[in-house]
Amino acid sequence: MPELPEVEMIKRSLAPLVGKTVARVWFSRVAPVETTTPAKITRFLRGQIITALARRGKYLIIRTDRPIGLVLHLGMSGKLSFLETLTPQPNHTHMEIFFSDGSRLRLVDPRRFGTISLTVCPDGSDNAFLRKLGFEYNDPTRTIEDFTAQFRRHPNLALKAALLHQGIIAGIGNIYACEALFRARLDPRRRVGETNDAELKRLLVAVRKTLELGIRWQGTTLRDYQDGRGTKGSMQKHLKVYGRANRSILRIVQNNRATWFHPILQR
DNA sequence: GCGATCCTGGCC
DNA sequence: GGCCAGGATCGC
Repeated sequence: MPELPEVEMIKRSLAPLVGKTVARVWFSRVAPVETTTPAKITRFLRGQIITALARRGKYLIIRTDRPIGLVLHLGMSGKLSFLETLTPQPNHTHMEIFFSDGSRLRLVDPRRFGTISLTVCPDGSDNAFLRKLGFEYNDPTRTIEDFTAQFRRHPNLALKAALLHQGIIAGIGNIYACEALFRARLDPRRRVGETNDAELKRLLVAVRKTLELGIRWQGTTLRDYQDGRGTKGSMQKHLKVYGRANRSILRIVQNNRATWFHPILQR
């Protein structure tokens, strides 16, 4: 469910965690823990102080002073909640981190497409998921040419599929891919190899603007997205094509994902 | 590169 | 009952 802007909002909403001490960690029997085990995560985190929250693509990283980090991906249905009062545990709760002051962080993920993993080095390069990610959309150390070269490595990918490929630019999902292509006035079916440099640059500029808009409007709440303190987004009011099939906006399916676009304006 | 697949819930 | 969903991986 959450794409980059939503994960960014979740990260910001969880700032109150910084400085808290982990007292205890609980996992459900089917928690989507990858590459490690719930027992190891518990052992690593217990007694640690949360020092920072970071985001890489759609991954949220909760750092401690060790420098161990908990790496969370929310998949299609994951939701994090920072709780200061006792509330009953909803169905499909898979992890709860209890802090020494009685507050806690709860992860609920009905479909379990998300992942819980660890990183034990400062740059996250030891984590198999983080290692695969491409550029951060606003990385100031990368030039337009760097981004273009990333796209050019996949000449046969349709532009829509290229945007969804996390190894090129990290963090774009189905909503923002459709919106960015509309903003760039490019047909999602066009292949990277049939696209010139000026068009790829246009696409990158559109991606940046679209993600920034998503953050400015605090994310897209179509059904149930909320940040860590329960705040919903309002970017859904500003979507131009996603979910808006009508006489001029077409819905097609690419790589098993729906794509909405305006075939007259996007070429 | 593409389609099937992992999973649950909501809606028609 | 069937279809759809904000994601990513796996096998061909």
